[in-house]
Amino acid sequence: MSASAKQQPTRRASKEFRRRQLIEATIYSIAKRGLGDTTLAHVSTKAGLSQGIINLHFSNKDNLLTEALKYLRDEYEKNWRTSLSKSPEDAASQLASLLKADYNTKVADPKKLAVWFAFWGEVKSRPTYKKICQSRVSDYTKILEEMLNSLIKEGSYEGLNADELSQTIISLADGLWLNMLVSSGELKRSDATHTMMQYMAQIFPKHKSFFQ
Amino acid sequence: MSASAKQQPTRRASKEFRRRQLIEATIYSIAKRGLGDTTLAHVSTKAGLSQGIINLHFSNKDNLLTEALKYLRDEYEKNWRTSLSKSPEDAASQLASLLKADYNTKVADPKKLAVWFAFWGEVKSRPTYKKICQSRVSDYTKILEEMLNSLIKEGSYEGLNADELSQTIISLADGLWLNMLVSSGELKRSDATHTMMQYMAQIFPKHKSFFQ
Amino acid sequence: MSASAKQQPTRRASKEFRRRQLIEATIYSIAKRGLGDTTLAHVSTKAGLSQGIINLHFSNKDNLLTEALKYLRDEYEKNWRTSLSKSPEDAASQLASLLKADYNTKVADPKKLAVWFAFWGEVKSRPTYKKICQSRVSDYTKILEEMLNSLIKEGSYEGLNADELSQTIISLADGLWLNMLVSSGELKRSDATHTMMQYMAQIFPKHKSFFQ
Amino acid sequence: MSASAKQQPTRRASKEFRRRQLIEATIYSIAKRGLGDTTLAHVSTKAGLSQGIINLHFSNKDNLLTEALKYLRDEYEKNWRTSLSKSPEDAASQLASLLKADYNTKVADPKKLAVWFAFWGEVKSRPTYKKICQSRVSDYTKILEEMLNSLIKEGSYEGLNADELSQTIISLADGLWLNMLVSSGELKRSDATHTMMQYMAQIFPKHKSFFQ
DNA sequence: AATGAATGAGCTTTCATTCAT
DNA sequence: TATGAATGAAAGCTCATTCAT
Repeated sequence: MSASAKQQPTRRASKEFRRRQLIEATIYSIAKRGLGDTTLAHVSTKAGLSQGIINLHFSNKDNLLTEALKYLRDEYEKNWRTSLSKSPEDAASQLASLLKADYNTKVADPKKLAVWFAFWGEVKSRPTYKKICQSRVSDYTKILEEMLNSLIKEGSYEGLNADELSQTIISLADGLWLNMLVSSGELKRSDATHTMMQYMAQIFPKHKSFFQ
Repeated sequence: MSASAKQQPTRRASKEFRRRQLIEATIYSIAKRGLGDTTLAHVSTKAGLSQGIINLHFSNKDNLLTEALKYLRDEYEKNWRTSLSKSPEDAASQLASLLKADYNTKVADPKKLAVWFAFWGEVKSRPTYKKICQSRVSDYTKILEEMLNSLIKEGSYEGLNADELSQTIISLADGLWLNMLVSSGELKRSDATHTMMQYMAQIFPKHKSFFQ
Repeated sequence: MSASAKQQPTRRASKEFRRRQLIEATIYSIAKRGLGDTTLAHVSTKAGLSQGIINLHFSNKDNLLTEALKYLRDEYEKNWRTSLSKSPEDAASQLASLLKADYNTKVADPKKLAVWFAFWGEVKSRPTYKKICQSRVSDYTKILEEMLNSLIKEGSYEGLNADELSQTIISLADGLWLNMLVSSGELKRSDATHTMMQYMAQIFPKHKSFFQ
Repeated sequence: MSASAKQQPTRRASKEFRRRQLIEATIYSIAKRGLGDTTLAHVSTKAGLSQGIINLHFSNKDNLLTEALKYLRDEYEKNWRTSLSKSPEDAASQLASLLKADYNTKVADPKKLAVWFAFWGEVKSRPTYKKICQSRVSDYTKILEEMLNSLIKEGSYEGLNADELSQTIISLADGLWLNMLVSSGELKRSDATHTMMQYMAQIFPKHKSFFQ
């Protein structure tokens, strides 16, 4: 998240470049100080730019924060889609890839987790944040359910309901994120992955070997 | 959370009564507006008291927030302890009671959840909050592990590790809370309980009947 | 307009006292610097108070300015009503008093004139200011017309229309104010009074003696 | 005041053309938003040009405003001079023409009036504006006085003083402008003209027929 | 113990001005 | 001659905190 790239000349950078630069500085600051203590001065200073720059590119602070959240959501989605595309096409492998993706360095970065939780903390009072947070998992959930259905069929698992299962899996995944954040490093990415895989192995014993 | 109890005389209330009154107004405001937009004016107005009252009873805002978080943690603990004391003494029943307690109206109240997440969002940048959040589950985790060990022994479950299991259970529980918060009411307390019980039934098939 | 009265203790003054104090400091500053260059810092400093004081008493700058304008309007009205009450009750004397009142020190003060013009300059783009400026003369006009009618009847003046006359008189009065403001002291209060009285004497030759 | 004339190529327009274009956009904006809320961005946008253009052609904002005021003053003078040149050469006709000129569409345009008053509002605190506003009427006053003298002589009017009269007339004219601005359209150009002519007819009864 | 007027540091936002292109 | 991204001083406003009452 080297929110800098100061090699670029200070004047005259592309609009897209500046926005990204500022969003990354924002994420950095939220992770460091929290949402409430993040000021525009922090962000612009971190980006090595002037006070007024944020208004120039995002109109106001609120908009900056919203765009930062969207950026995180898009990054999250890109991450699991990339993981899927690199994995074998059988349902079990795809499932394992999808679930493991949550603990990639890119998204399970302590800074990023801190930012997710910062926004989740405001979800109740900010409908805009809520929508974006919901949209983070909507596609993910759909795909997850499809895969679960395939695997249930393929393995002839009885008594398993893909809907309920996906609820459990997604909650477990979020809970693991939370514990990675709160446990001060005791719960590592590898532990979280292990916990999730273990759970899957229990549910789908015939495909145990895929979940490790 | 009727942050009032205005039957009490406004002047000359006991120290303890005032503190509780202000803490409840704080929780109300955080749930309504979020942590960042909660001002002392909001809190004191909600409590029907004057501007300066909070500095009088809590010295400063930070302290008020910390005390509110502790209040929530204590309430959380009291809730599951009460649940346990009312449940049969066998390991399975106790486990079920313990886990179901998380979805009692008292603690799984949307307002309370919002407040928990508001504080979790600041955990990364506020060590004080982090400690309190950790302390919320430390006793709970201990007891949970004991019970899991009992049940594993009792049911002669092989290949189950109480440590790992408690990690999974606690993460799942937290994740269910998050989803109750974010899903705008689609995931209800009963659904969350159901998901958790279903999970336990899968892990402990011989005690299925206890988890429903 | 000694916007001070610093003999009052800085803390704990009556709400009404503070508002008046701030309004007077506002008028002082507008006269000195103009509307556009008047900042809240100027006003609060002039009043010998702190930055935040204006928000405390007027919520925002706009409101302060509006209240200052209303204050000026009320003062204007009080001035001519007082003049009338002190004058003989015959129509001609009353008319003369009414018209002369515009050039009393209280309202024809260069500072006050400057403020009136400052607000008139914004009338086109600020409906609120427009309304207040209109209301300044509405009662005045009514009374003026009544008196003109009385005098026309009393003196059996033919070919005079009170409506048209009042329009002319009010315009002339405003124009004299403008010229007092713009002419850098060449047109004095006494000159303006003289011009107005001269005009009245021309219109009402039989009552010449009343208008001097 | 179509502050555009976009038929001209945007780049490489003559210096004079750009200045005029920007001045007209300035007048438009002051009329719309007032002096205080007019920003260089408003002006350049209205002119369909870029941010920096004004500093290029006028060095700074202050200079732009001053030039806009001078533009208005020159336009004002050109207007009455043109009127005079088109009128019969006798004193009474010339006088009538001069006075009526103030209510031509070109100068008594609501937008233009708004701008005049915007500047008058700053006269007290801006000597530069004051000078320009004074210069608007200096030639006008001279000519007016000459004509009044001619007419007084020609009609053998006794007891009339051209100096005093011109003061009254100019004040009345300005006051009529103010009332056109403030009265929200109730006082129209034709009414103002009528009032002024009526006044002249009263003063110069032997030349009544010229003033209508 | 309680009030609430007052403070002032700190925040977001605006905008005239600069300057590389 | 013209652009528009960037600047940064200055503004309005918020709000935790103080303190006379």
